[in-house]
Amino acid sequence: MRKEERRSQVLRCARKVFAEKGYHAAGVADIIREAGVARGTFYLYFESKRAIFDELLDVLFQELESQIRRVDPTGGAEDSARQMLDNVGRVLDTLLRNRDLTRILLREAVGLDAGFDRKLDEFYRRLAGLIERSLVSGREMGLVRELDRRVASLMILGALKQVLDHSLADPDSLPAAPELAREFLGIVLTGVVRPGTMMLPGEGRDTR
Amino acid sequence: MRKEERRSQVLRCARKVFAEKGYHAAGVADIIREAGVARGTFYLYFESKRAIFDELLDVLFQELESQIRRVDPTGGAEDSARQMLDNVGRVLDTLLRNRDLTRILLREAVGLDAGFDRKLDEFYRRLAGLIERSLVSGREMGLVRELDRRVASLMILGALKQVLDHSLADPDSLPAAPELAREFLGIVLTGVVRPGTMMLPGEGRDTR
Amino acid sequence: MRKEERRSQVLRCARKVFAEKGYHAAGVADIIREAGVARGTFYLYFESKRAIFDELLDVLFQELESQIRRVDPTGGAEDSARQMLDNVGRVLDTLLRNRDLTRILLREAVGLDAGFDRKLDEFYRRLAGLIERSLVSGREMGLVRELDRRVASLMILGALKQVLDHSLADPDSLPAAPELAREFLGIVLTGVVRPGTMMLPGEGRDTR
Amino acid sequence: MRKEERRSQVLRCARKVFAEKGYHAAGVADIIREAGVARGTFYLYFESKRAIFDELLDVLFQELESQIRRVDPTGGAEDSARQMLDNVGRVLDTLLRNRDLTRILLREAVGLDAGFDRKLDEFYRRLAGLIERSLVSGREMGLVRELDRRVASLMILGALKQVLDHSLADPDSLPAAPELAREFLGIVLTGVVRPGTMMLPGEGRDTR
DNA sequence: CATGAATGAGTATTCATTCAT
DNA sequence: GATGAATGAATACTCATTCAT
Repeated sequence: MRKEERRSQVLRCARKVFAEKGYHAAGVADIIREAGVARGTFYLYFESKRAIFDELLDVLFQELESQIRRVDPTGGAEDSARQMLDNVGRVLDTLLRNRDLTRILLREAVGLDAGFDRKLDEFYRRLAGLIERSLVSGREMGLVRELDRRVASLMILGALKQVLDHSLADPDSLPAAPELAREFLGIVLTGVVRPGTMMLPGEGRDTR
Repeated sequence: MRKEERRSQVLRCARKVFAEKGYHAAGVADIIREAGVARGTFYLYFESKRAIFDELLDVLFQELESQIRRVDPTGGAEDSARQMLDNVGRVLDTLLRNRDLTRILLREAVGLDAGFDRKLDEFYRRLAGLIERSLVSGREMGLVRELDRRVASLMILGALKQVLDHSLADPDSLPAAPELAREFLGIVLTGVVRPGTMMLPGEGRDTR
Repeated sequence: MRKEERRSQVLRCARKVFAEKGYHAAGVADIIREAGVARGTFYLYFESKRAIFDELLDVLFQELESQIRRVDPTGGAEDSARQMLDNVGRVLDTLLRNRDLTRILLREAVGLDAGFDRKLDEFYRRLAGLIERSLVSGREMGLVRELDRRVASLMILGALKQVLDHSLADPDSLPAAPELAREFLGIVLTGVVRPGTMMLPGEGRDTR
Repeated sequence: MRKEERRSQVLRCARKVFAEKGYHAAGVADIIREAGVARGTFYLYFESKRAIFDELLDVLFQELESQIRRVDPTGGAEDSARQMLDNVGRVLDTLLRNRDLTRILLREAVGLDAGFDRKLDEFYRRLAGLIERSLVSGREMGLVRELDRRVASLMILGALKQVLDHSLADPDSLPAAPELAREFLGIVLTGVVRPGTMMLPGEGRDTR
């Protein structure tokens, strides 16, 4: 087996093991058993348990970010909506199909230590940044209303994470990917209230 | 020192330590050093490291849930909005003031093991349930539009969590609690687009 | 409760606890729970866990040795036999009635440490000495044949211990005390073979 | 060093350590110091301190039982006696030469906990069973008189144990192995009294 | 390239004993 | 006399990492 194959095979096995047992509970022993290699071999390819998890995260981040396209708002409202729907759909689809990946991102990589936290923060910051830029574009096109873009983008990101996280414990209580994407985006775009019925106290009717 | 005082003192110190170092990195040694008691004293009050963390979670869950009041929608749209705003405001305020608490809930208690995961899932399920019941009430009052309540409640919960989580790494990039609560609720209620400008592909204009 | 009463009550409880759990598995906590006194009270009456067990052994040794009378062989063969039978019967009876006592002597006090071992050795040495002196008397009366009195007395002692020890695990497989005493003594006195049928190789028929 | 060598080396050292300090007083630290290996190495070969002691007992039981041959009584009285003498001689010789082994069996393995007690009981039950079967054979050949075989076999076993146990504290007070075996067997076979001199009260002269 | 035996720092937990009230 | 909260020394076991073969 060539060097690269062996390497990625071990990485793949580590991904499975980390998803199943979590970073701390998973031992190097679990990974090498799964991969069918000797202990020493593991350290031939990876510096440490920490390092392989780190690399795993990088791969997962790439996989996910590759699913996202910048929204081009110049095609008008309907086209923009379609692009966003495609984005949300692709991301949901990828993650709902890969429970390992979802689990690692949302559960197992959380709160490990300062280093991992920073890495994860960074990743989510990038995602929030993508969302925020879409909001800015939309604002410029007059599609998005006046709001705190930072807060809004975090909210959208968090909403997505929670829906996915829920699917880990109870996947059947949610609609399937395409329908779920529509529902999700609908709520993001227009909120939960019937138009014109509710307003926050002390706020003028604002439709800017 | 009386038994109950000592107990809650140790519990308080454990909270601080767990928030600072995380469950795994924190040792019983850290907790007793912080509390200024001997090793044996710790085990006089708590069965194990796991047990004290478990109890800590229970306390935090209670603290948080005690901040939330059922929304009574019979007072009309404006009053309902104010109640929700109060809820969001109180929760945000509590959590933004107590970074320890926030950190433990959102980071350190995540992905520890099956038992803790179940406990945390349960907690979030309860919160989502509270939100969902508010949506149902609102729907009955004609304030909330037709939508998948399950998905919507998860999204609202997730949005809240993400905003809070962000504040852990970068608290100054967000508005202060009352303003943040307004912004948050505004986006939940009416979404991000200017009314009437955007619609999902293949969807009739729905204002039910 | 008077000092002495309290003391002997705790000692009695310790006896029960040590018999049930063994020296190491039994904790001071078990003893004070059984006795219904506080931790500090225990140390008011006894120096340490070791000390109370030590004292317990002394008491047990006395109890047992008080059951044994020197055999007076001047009354002839039949009377001597009766005296021995009485002795064996009393000892068996006492120990079969007091499983706690038997258990502590034969199991829980064995192999604890050099100090206890010495004490126990000493006790058995005394018992073997009693037996040996009876053999000497019997020899002088012409009742006992030529043999190594040291070896014989150890064997008789060991035989007794094993019968008792067996009764701890499986009391019903042995005859009751008086019958058992007869059987025991019969074998000690005349061995297991039919007279005149068997001889050790290279040994003349010795009826001295 | 090969796996099996290392394993048996550690086992051998453990045997020495347990004999010297007893199960409780001996720490894993003592064993690995004696063996000159690291802590982890110990656990590479044995599950726990308890497990290695357990295995040690099994080995000792086998070693001892391998010294015992079924007595074949068809060769007549003299031959049977010789076989028994060989058995007793071999067992005594093995145990007197291996004080570690004797000490562990008779002292350190006693009263540890229910599990070990059961194991030890089982072993002695097997030994008593062997003796009992010899008595039955002897009875069938007309060599052994009427008696309670259960009691007699326990007595013989116990006599042997006590003689050995005595040798732990005071080895020089007893004859050497071959002479000791003769003496022992002589007393077992024909008891301590001169034939025809003594009888238990209420018992007819029984020479069946 | 690959192996797997060896390492040893790290940690949760127990329990006999003390002493202030 | 009596209490029971507090103590801290002692110890079995884990697991990431190394390195001789």
